[in-house]
Amino acid sequence: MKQAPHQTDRAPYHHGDLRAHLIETVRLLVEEKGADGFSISEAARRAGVSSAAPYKHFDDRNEIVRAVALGGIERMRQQMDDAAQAATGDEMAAITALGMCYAAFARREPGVFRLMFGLTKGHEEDPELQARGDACFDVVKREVRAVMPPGTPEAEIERRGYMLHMFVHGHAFLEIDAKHDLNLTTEQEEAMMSDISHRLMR
Amino acid sequence: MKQAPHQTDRAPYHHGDLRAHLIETVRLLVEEKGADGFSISEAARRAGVSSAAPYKHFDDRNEIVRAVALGGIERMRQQMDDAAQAATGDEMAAITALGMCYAAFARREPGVFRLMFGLTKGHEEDPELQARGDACFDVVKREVRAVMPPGTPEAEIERRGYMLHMFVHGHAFLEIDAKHDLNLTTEQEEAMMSDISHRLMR
DNA sequence: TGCCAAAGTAAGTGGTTATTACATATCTCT
DNA sequence: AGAGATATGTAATAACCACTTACTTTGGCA
Repeated sequence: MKQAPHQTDRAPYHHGDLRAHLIETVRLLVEEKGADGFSISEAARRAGVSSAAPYKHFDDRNEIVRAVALGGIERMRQQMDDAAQAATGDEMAAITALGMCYAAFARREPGVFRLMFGLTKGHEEDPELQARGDACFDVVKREVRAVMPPGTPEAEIERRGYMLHMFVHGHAFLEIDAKHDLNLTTEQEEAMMSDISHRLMR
Repeated sequence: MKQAPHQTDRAPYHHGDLRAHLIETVRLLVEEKGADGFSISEAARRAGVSSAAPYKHFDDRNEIVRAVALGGIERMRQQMDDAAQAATGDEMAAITALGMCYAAFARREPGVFRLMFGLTKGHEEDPELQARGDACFDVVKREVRAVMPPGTPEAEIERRGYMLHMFVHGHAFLEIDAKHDLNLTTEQEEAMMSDISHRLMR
């Protein structure tokens, strides 16, 4: 039974963009079951393709996971950049916004967030992961620089940026791992971020 | 007396304390391969027993992993308690010592440290894990209380304790995940901990 | 139009796993 | 020395997986 040339009720043999679709599928699986809790077969099943299909687009399992992590990092960097640009208020507003953005990302995508930082299985020193992570931190440094006195040495910028990263990173993890049950409202969280930012940048 | 009379070169049929030995074996495996990277069979193999033996001591895989996590939490609590007691110096010394202790534990046992916090697979709301974690935080609160003005409300103690936890937790994770390459000496790290503690408790 | 490389499939290969039922070895106590 | 009790082993079940091989379909391009 033949149908119209390019539109049928059957799934087309060629997917169109299986690579991207697989990454998205795996992203969802990572959220559902964690980075070690799913299989490539499962992802293929869910994407509606054969279990061999993924191997036409990725060398092995690690490469798919890596792509998901890279996607997460890039998404986060974009959001941080946007948040910093859009911030208005006192001079520390951009820094507070970065913190909120970071925490919000962790809440929204805890699985990917864990993956982005916990990737340790065959990715030990992936230079691209490192580089994209550094790009995120560049956004932080940019905003720290804007707040510190002109002429502050780079090492000091770095140090202050790290202080900010420490606390916001800890906050994000403690929250997604539910280690404290202080249920902060967004306003309370923002107040805390602002408070701490001031304490650390002073 | 653990040795059977007429067994010479063969391992004794009864292990003595297989349960404890398995927990230790799994702890090492967790350090080597991560909490999801090993199998019970492997642990049994390494402990020199059959793959069924573990099930005589644990209901299932989760229960072993859980035991390892609990052991880690308890070890850390003990070390924190000791460190706080032993601290001498300015009034913030105990708090700084707690931070150093926390970071040192993470460096010494990164696998278990990750496990302690990342346990999310069938342990979602394990009350014992939660309780033992809270016991750690009690140590922190005790030292915060000692530093804050008398009569400080409990909620404020909690808030300050959380601030400390945030930043030290973030530091620990960023370090074991190698997200920054500022190679701090112990002295520098201690200075930073002290600095930040002062900023946060002020 | 016809051909080819890309992208898909089906059917393996060679593992590994958690868990169980049942058998057996050893210890302790009398 | 014999009887439980306890601790372990054997062997099997029933999956599931990563990845490969060899074949098929398809769309785009010469």
